[in-house]
Amino acid sequence: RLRKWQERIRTKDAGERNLQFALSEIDRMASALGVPRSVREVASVIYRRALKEDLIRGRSIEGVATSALYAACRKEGIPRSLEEISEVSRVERKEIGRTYRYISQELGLEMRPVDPKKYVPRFCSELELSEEVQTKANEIIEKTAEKGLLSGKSPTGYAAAAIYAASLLCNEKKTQREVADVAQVTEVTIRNRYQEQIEAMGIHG
Amino acid sequence: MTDPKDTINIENVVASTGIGQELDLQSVAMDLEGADYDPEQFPGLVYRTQNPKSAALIFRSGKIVCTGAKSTDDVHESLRIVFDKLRELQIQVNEDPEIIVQNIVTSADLGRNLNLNAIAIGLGLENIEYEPEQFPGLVYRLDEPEVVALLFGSGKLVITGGKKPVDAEHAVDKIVSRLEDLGLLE
DNA sequence: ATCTTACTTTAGAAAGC
DNA sequence: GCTTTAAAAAGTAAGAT
Repeated sequence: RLRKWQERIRTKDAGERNLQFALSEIDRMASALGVPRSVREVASVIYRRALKEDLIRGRSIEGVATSALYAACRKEGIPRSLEEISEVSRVERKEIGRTYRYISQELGLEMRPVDPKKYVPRFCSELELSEEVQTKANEIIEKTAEKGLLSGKSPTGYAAAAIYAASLLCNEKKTQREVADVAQVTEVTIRNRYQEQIEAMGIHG
Repeated sequence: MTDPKDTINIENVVASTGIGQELDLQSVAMDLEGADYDPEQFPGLVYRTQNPKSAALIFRSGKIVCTGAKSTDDVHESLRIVFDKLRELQIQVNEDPEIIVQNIVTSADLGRNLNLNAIAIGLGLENIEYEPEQFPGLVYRLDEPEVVALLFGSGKLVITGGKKPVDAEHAVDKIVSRLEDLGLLE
């Protein structure tokens, strides 16, 4: 009886230690990504819910913590791509994506697809592009997405192409390589999306 | 307009069966030309047929999985070939082993581009999975028939998980009517 | 810059780790 | 959970030319 009691405490302590580890990891990754405190709070709420619903069984604590942070960034409207998230996590991109889809489904997060426009401010500031370019890029995304061009395309590649196009139209040209680097997509992807967007906008460069 | 049902094409059929006899895969691998067997990597021996094209996974228990066939008839034809090959090796094979179709993969075309963002919200975010950063298709699980459909921006789709060819037809009908009700198929 | 190859997702069975 | 098989959809990526 006394032994059972000790076991319970031991289990409770272990669980508590795991939770603390997960939360400190979320904090560490959030700091590395430079996201606001609100995102860390949303991420820890998601993690605790996943823990309560027993979704961690068969998965790594680190994987669930990373996925919770990825989901939190999106929920808060300041998405980080899986590529960016995986750079501050020790879990590989593919696993983060899988775990995210799992907890998202199980917790009924009902996440909306990422809006490419959400990447525009951050990517543009990293490229030191003006407000005018941002506005133009948003306009391109808005109009071409309305025409159905966005279906199935990656939000980062889509945003990158619009930014590249906008930089040309506003005479603040950035090379495809420069934009590709901040968005972490290939030049080929920018080229392909750019071509479609320009066509749909009826523009010629 | 062409009925999307008429664009349905079976791309792959997975079936299981058994010869009712245990096998020594090591010797089968030696005698059967073209057989791939690496027990360290996978417990089944892989044997490919050319006409019709398919791959058979043969296990020590005598159970066999056939995949890659384009129709249920092709599954039977492929397995007939596999059974005969085994008989040539002096292995006893039951007369007419029961062949169970486990999964049918189908492709189809709705003939119209799809706005996957609108469909995701229209069908209900809780019922679908759409993560274009990870995969370009929208994943839609149906209850009746119990299949999974992958919808693409081009209007093409893949239906998998069905056990009968008609499952795909019913699935396409339901998807079309649901999208029409939502006004997303115009 | 374009081509080729390859990987992402879905389902299902098999035997074993 | 993973391993292996095959096949489609379309996007993305990497390496070669």
